[in-house]
Amino acid sequence: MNAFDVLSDPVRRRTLELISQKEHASGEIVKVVGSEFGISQSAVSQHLRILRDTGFAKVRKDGAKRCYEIDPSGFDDVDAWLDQLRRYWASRMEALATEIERGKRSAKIT
Amino acid sequence: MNAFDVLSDPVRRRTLELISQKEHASGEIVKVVGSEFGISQSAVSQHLRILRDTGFAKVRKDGAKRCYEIDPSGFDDVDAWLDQLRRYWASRMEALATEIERGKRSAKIT
DNA sequence: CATTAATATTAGTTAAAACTAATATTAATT
DNA sequence: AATTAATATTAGTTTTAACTAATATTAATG
Repeated sequence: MNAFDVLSDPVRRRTLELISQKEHASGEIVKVVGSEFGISQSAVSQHLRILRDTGFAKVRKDGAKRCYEIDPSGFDDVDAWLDQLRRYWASRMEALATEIERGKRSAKIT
Repeated sequence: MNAFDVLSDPVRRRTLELISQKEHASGEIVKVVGSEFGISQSAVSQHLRILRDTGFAKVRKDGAKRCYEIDPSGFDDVDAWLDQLRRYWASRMEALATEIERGKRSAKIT
């Protein structure tokens, strides 16, 4: 599953919000997110797996508990794609500005 | 449809890449993206509608042609969410740095 | 004004992802 | 060692989004 697919799910986004603030055990995430969205422990656990597998979350064992915290590396692809796109349209904006500038000059001449 | 759902589709991402570089008529997008992904004119057109409806693309009529260009406003929600998340974990990083710093000092004292 | 060109829309089908229910695993506790 | 607690996994079902085929709309052209 690709990074954008990961972020397209509201349960996963909410989970990322939680674990970006501080580490949370799986059970805590199930309580908060599970009740907010009305979904089962199994469902939340499956989302956690996806977050792990795609580099959005790191896990630490604490006895039987699994503590999740955010892993910024998952966002790399998203950031790169967004930046690339912005470079494209930024250069178009510049080209447009140049064009307008040229227009102004020839207007003055005429 | 929310902004993340919009970006989760590869056809729409490719389309955004195209129209971020320069304006493209619907037919051009159908040719390029349609053939790259092996999908019909209808399919591409449906994606274009989504990009319009969600503020990712602006349209200009040129006779029977419809010229699409990127609309940066669609990205606002995505940017805001990503920034918020980064603020969260950045402040955690700072807290951690402070903690480490304190550790260093008390180590020196002891 | 009939025809062609360019694009959009609609209805129905297919495919993919999310969910539940049940079960398995892993670690702590008695 | 058996039991309980915490979490993960699997199989099967439901839901949602993407697609095709067909048709409608809009504008240009002979």
